[in-house]
Amino acid sequence: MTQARSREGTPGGSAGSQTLSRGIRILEILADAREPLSIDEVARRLGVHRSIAYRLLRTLEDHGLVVREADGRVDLGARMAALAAGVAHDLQAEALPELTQAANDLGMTCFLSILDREECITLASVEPRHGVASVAQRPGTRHPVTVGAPGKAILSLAPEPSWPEGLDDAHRADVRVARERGWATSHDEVIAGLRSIAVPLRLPKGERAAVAVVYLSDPHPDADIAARLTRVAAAITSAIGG
Amino acid sequence: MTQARSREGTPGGSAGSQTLSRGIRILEILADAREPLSIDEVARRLGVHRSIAYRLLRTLEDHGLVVREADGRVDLGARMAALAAGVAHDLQAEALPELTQAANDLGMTCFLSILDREECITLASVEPRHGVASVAQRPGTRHPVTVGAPGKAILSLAPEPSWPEGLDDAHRADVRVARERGWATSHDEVIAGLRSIAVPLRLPKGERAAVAVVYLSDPHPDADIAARLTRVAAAITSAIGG
DNA sequence: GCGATCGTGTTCTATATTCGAACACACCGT
DNA sequence: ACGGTGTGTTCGAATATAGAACACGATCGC
Repeated sequence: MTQARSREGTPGGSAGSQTLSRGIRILEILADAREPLSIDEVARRLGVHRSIAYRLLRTLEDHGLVVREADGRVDLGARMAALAAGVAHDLQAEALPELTQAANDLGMTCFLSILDREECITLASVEPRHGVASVAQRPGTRHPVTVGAPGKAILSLAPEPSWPEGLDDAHRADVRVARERGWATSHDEVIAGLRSIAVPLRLPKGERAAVAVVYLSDPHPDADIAARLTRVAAAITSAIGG
Repeated sequence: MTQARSREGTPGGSAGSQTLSRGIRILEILADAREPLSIDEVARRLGVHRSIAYRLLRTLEDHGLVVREADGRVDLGARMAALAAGVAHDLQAEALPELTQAANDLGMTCFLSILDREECITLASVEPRHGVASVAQRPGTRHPVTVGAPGKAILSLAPEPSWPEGLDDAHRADVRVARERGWATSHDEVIAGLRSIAVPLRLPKGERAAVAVVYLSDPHPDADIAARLTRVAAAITSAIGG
């Protein structure tokens, strides 16, 4: 080992185990990529030598978390879903039917986001079957809570002092408005040209979440959409016993 | 390190990286447990010293795959769901509404299993809202393909020579029947007293899966249930473009 | 009050484990 | 043939890991 093996990894996070951390980052890379990756590509994105990625991937494969395509490329395996199935399943099972209804009613992509640390992660997303402009909001995507309607809706559930430092004045104002009326909006925040409306939601274990829609053009008044989302949130909350 | 560090792990699997393998096994342990575990308990089940489990858990926690309860116990975190969200989400999104319909129609727990190596894993499960005797089939649970209706249904999709060695004559006969008529049954196989009916299903990437119901008493004739499940399977297949 | 038990979190050294270069080989386009 | 790209294996160096030992706080029973 030449040198410079000083656990750089993620700047802020001084993890405990380098090997495990790298293995997890491989999973994150594959989840992000959304398509099979070659081992070389994984090694490149991970910033390590090929043989390291190779061994790590073999271990992941042994556990079924990673599968190999016929051409040798690797991708997340079915067992990955099985591992996580227990975590948020009750939530998804109850939320998806409601989201589907709302998505079809409104003709917009409708999704559920949950707060994890300082990030919003999309847990479930449904596109309308016959939507006008179907905007994909793929599950697993993350953005900082500080941007987007779901983030603002989620923040509106918590007292102002707890809001993250990185929240600028304009967004702070938005969150205050969201708290007053019960729903948040965003324009051009996450993706240029897209608008979003979100309603906050509190889960049984106390996690903060939000149901939201994204759309390009707005066939319905904001308040109508918000009202519909509020019903969705209420349905989910009562279904899972919030 | 005293001695006996000979990569025992799983008897058959000679993994590459011990550290990563142990980290993954922690995830498996937590997924199995279905409840927060103390670090000591994790170490015990993993068969390693506490300090090892501690460091591994800290790394997992740094990545958000594991969260700590107020009392210090650990559990799978929301990011775990986010990581896996991309894997089988399209499947779940399409399957859950269908499963819900069928579950409510039949008044039985209705679920989707997928084949992973030699095991059946439950990916999604829905219990009827007003079912007579609601039988929980929790997502993430696994059993060998050789037992249970879903396993037999899945095996019926493949030629006989590919069937696992461990399949006894009685079950072989069951699978042959399943192939003929398109659905499989089981009695007292996975859980005593429970009956199950399953219909096989092939996913876009070629994975083999099955939709099934479990029930205690049978208010409907088997063939009716099978017909209903076949419709569910067809709906899912067409929805995801099988 | 006191000791036993169970838990978390930290420090430390030997060494097993991991790292990462180097090599062998296969495939593809030019 | 040649360079480019990718997989899979070998191997020595030394780092990162393993696991004991320790310190400490709760919580129990007595």
